[in-house]
Amino acid sequence: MRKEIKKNAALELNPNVSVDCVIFGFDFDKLNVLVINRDGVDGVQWALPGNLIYDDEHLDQAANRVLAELTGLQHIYLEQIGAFGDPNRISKESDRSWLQSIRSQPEARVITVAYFSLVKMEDYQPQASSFAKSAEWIPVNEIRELAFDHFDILQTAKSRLKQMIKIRPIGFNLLPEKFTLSQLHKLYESILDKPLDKRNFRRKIQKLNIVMSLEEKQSGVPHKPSQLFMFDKEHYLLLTQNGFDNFGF
Amino acid sequence: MRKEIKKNAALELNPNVSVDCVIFGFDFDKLNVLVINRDGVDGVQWALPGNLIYDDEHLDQAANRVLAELTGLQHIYLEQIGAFGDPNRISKESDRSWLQSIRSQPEARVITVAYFSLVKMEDYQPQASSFAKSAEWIPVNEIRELAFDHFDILQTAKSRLKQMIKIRPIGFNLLPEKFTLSQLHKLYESILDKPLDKRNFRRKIQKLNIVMSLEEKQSGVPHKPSQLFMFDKEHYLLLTQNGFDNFGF
DNA sequence: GCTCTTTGTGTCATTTTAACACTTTCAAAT
DNA sequence: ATTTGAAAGTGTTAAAATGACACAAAGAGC
Repeated sequence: MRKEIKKNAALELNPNVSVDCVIFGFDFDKLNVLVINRDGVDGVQWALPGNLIYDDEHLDQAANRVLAELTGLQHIYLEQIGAFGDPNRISKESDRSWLQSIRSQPEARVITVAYFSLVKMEDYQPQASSFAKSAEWIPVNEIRELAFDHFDILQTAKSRLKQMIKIRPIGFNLLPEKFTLSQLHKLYESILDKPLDKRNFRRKIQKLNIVMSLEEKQSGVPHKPSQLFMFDKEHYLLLTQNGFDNFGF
Repeated sequence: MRKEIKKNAALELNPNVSVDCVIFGFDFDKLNVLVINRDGVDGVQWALPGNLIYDDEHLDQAANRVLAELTGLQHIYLEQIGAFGDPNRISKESDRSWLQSIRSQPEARVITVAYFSLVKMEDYQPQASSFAKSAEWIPVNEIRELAFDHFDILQTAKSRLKQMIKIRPIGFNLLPEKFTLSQLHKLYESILDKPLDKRNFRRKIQKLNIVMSLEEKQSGVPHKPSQLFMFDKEHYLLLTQNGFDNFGF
């Protein structure tokens, strides 16, 4: 009998463990996060894309699968934030009734493992499917409430992001291949949530040797066109291998 | 029937989720980690203290409970490292046979949530109980192998510790109330795993206003006795509230 | 050609860093 | 009593990093 359980494991959802994804995007003005609206829930209540894992599935894979199933986003490097395990994390009434409709064991205790990622919004057009009625980018600062404990998870992701950007130049994942220093500047300000001196910022970035200026310039803008840059992956790899402490602002 | 499951939840272990604890201690010379030797496993194979959670228990509480049950250590602030979810993480032969002996569903998929903490070794004398045959401090650098994926977890904990000590002065948790700057110095060297210039280190620490020199001096040592210091909690709190970037070495 | 908007640039005073060596103090041994 | 060994404690300097600060240049639209 134990064998049988084992045999079917590949097909079975594990009722106790889920994954949730916090996907950040940058629209050149502010940070956004990808949320879904659940089918069958009245009114608008956003949730992070997330669902139960399969019993034989690696957590990281589960996160990628679930994200793809709900929003269509694929091939994204997801980094773990941590586990969220309040036994009452799914006990809001609206959440419970929704779970009744989609889960075979809606009352089961669920701990969730949260992941986050930074993507170029232009590269990923979210397309809702499965139990997601819609999937949209919403400005992080406008979010007041989310399903389950997803608001907590989002806060944790935000602060993790703040820390991380001081240690690794991950911000580049949020920008298109060619970008201007002003865009990068704005991005850092959005993440750190404070103004940064323009000249000092540029100096610091340039010294890292992590951006290469292109010949190309911006065009069609009603002001002085800006130099375009791209990210220098080699230097970046060198830096991350040697580790660097000094990317702070 | 679902009601029944619910009712007994308080008494039931959740077969799919465990917690593991990485407890660091400092013996004034090197970093140590608290490990247990499992009853019924031949030879010496160390494991991190860990076990399944109860179904109605918060993850953080579970970590504290399990740690106390296996090693006697109580009232310790445990910080989460993250979840480890390789579906094969418990598939080493020696681990499986041991699980057969203690778990009601030894084949179940288990993800584990790892925690870590820093304690004063003198304050906590580990005392094995439950399925721990023994509980001991082992120098971190001497550990080559652990049960399950615990070696991975330990590596992650170590690197998390390295990061963290640059952002928060957590090292103080590892030292007794009164300590010398040389001890603190050695501690930082042990964690960062590299030598630090004595004078520069002292200058940097002093500037933080986080240690207060006591009147007292060391005594009975066969060399110049050192000034004793204690940790200034108020300044520490101020610093952590305002956040500080600059505790790096 | 005027206006609007954003880009892009340099200096200076202050602070922080890294590198570096010798004297002091005590206990233990002689 | 003197010597020895072992760790504590202390300051300077040159180089680098930081933070504060203001104005000219370039293009689009009118």
